[in-house]
Amino acid sequence: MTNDKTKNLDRIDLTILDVLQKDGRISNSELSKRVNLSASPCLERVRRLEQCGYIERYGAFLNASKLKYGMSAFIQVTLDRTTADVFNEFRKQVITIKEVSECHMVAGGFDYLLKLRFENMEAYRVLLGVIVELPGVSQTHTYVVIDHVKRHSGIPVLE
Amino acid sequence: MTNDKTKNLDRIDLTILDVLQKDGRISNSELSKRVNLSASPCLERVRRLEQCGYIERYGAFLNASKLKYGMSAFIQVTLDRTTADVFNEFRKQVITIKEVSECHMVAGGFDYLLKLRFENMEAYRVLLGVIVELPGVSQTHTYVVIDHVKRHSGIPVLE
DNA sequence: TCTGAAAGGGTTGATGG
DNA sequence: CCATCAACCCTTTCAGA
Repeated sequence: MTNDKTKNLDRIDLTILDVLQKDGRISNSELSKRVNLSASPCLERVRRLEQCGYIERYGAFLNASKLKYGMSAFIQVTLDRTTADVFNEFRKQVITIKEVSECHMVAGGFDYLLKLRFENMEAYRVLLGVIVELPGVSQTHTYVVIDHVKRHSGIPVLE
Repeated sequence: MTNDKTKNLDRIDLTILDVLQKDGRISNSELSKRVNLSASPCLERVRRLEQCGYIERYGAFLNASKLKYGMSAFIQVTLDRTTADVFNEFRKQVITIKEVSECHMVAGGFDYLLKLRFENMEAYRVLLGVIVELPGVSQTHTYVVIDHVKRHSGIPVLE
């Protein structure tokens, strides 16, 4: 898996990636029309893009507000000792928290930046209590998201 | 569109959302087997979930590294005057920058948190130059992502 | 709301340009 | 690498329960 025909993407491949990124459930026959190909070679290209790892997976984007996760916040987390043990234990536990949708290790002032999703401030308060108790955590600072100006924009494959 | 049968999600609906979130390209017949339904009512439920807005869209997740967007960073942005004009002009322009994958307005110390994606530090340098010149920007602080501990986790629909 | 059946259309692989 | 074609499977709709 994840073969490396890395440098062989032509304009048609890039268009396929662009279309699938924006409409992951389009039928192969419709996709083939959009890229001016017949169905067979189009499907072959999609399979190749999947197997070479350009397409990691497909997914539905759900409406967070309607599913009780309408609020979000970023939390900066600093650990108290920067040893491998502390980092590993923190990571192992933080990824199991379902409200943590992202966890990035960053350079430039603190150690981790988490993105949280939750229903309301009451849920946030409980959640913050959980995070503060994670192994190694010494400081946190929360930035509640007031407005989503731009969200899950895809990767710009066609310029 | 976006009807409100909001409170009528049963266990089967939630399972459908969970499955589609993790595999957006599953066939309806396979999905119907996973939720112990025949194909017809399963398709009906999916259509209803789409029309009521629980499912916003479908998409392919692409491999950023293979497509020249392997690095990412968060940038805190502070605007110099917090008037509506400045905010609106900043927002209008920032969303047009293709390397800006997310832009969140936040409370708690600065005004906006951007997520950027780019190929290398040279590309970052150019990009930062663009952002600093956006209308109203007075301060920025960058946190380069060193490691993705957890990424695009879905919404927890089944506990 | 579900099941089941049936028509139409999509998927997929073999074949040949 | 492409189009065509044929067999098969899936999608989608419509009775009937």
